[in-house]
Amino acid sequence: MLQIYNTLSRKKEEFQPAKSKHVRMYVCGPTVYARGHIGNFRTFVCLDVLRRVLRNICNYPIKEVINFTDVDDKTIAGASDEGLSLREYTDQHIKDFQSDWLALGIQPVEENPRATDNENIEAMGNLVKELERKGHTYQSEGSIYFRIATHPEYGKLSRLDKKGIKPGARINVDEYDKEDVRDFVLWKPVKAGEPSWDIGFGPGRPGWHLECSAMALRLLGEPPIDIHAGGVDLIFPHHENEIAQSETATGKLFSRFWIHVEHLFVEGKKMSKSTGNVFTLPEIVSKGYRPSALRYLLLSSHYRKQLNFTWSGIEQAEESLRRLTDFLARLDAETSVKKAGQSRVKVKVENARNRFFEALSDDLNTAEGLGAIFDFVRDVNVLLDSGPLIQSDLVAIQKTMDDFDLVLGVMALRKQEDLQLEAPVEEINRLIESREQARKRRDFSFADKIRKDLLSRGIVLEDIAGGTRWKKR
RNA sequence: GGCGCCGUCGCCAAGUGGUAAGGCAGAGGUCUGCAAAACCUCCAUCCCCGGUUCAAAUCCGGGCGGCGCCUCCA
Repeated sequence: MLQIYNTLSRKKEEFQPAKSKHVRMYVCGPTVYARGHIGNFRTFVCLDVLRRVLRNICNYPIKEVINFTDVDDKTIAGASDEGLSLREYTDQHIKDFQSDWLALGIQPVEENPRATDNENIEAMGNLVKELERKGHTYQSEGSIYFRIATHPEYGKLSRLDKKGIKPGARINVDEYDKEDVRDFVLWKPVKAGEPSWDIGFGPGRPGWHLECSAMALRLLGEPPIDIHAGGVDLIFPHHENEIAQSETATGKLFSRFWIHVEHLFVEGKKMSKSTGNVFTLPEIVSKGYRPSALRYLLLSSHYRKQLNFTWSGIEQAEESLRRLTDFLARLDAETSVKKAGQSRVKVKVENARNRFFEALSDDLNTAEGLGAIFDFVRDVNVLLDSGPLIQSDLVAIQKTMDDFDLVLGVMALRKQEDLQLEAPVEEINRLIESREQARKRRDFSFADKIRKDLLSRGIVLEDIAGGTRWKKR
């Protein structure tokens, strides 16, 4: 049974889907105005683990939506700067996001709607009309606002009340005409030269919060949905406002669980362009680190704790992950198995599985889960050192590691990366063979030269009992 | 000013009342042509001060230090 922290109650709660065939989950996706940064990916990797836990540990079918926000000030400005249409401009960035997601082993989800898709714009229009009909809106200077005074529950997620507003807090100049500072715009009037849609209020474009409510309600069906998630920064105002507009429009609870992933910092500081510490995946890769190492790093601490990205940290992640994949390679290479006999791993397998699955089921405790895996790895290495295993034990061990990775998605990712070699396999095997000859005639300097040459091409040779094995560095 | 989080070994990081998981790095050793991998051994009493308790890293109070949200942001 999954226990998960719900921002709404500020407590860990037992999760079960509402009466529905699927877990219905909505994740606030990126605004597509730039290449995604590693902070974005922390959120998406952690929520990918949540998805995998729901599927592979809890065995729930899932319908998950991650949207792309493809219209806002930044995307409009970016498109205009590059002389592209909004669609062309955002297309590029969506493609980049998808490619980074893939590289990080983030599983595709059922729906990736774009705010500006016709059916979504239309759904937004209907939502605004419904809010208007129920008296939750007002117009001012061409914009349609949500009047939070009509929603007494406003603030239940972020727990910010009116008194909490910072004295002297800046109020946007173009929003001075609001009745209450916290009122938010549902629909903005078109500005000259900017893209617009007409959904019955004159040409304009949606406010930021509107799209997510509309898409979630359209794609996931009757509220409440089960889970709504995103980065912590979205709690206020985005999610608070989504709740306000969705719940007043439908008269029903919007989402049962609200799950938020803490921020990633870089070298102790919040990422910001002016500090120059915003990193993208290609930048990480260009420094010689793998996407799998980043994924590992992101999983090595709890999703509700701030995580400080450092180069030493990703180095450590590389090394830790290497230990795991070395172990998998050792299992694959294990040839001296016994046909039958007593199981030597049954208890160890059971203990490791229980500890891992309990950890992940307890609010996604990936760090504890990794601890369970490393203990298991050591135990099995000891057994392997002490003599051959029986076939069924070997299979059980491999199955266990596979099951762990179904949730973490990091070892398979690294194996996949290992397939991209700087030297063809045939050549590696040929060089190993000629090195073997050299070793037999005790020409160790030649043998070492081959190993050194391959190392410079990213291939590590290790001599083991009965031969030589290689791996990618 | 309001709300909230965090402080565990050189680094990363679990543990939230029962006497400190795990990883990286480091030291020594076994194995080995060498190297690597693997294994073994070593490596912390939990920011400080009080309190509660038979028992606290874990609960309470007070400090000190770091951070977040209240404004676009994953």
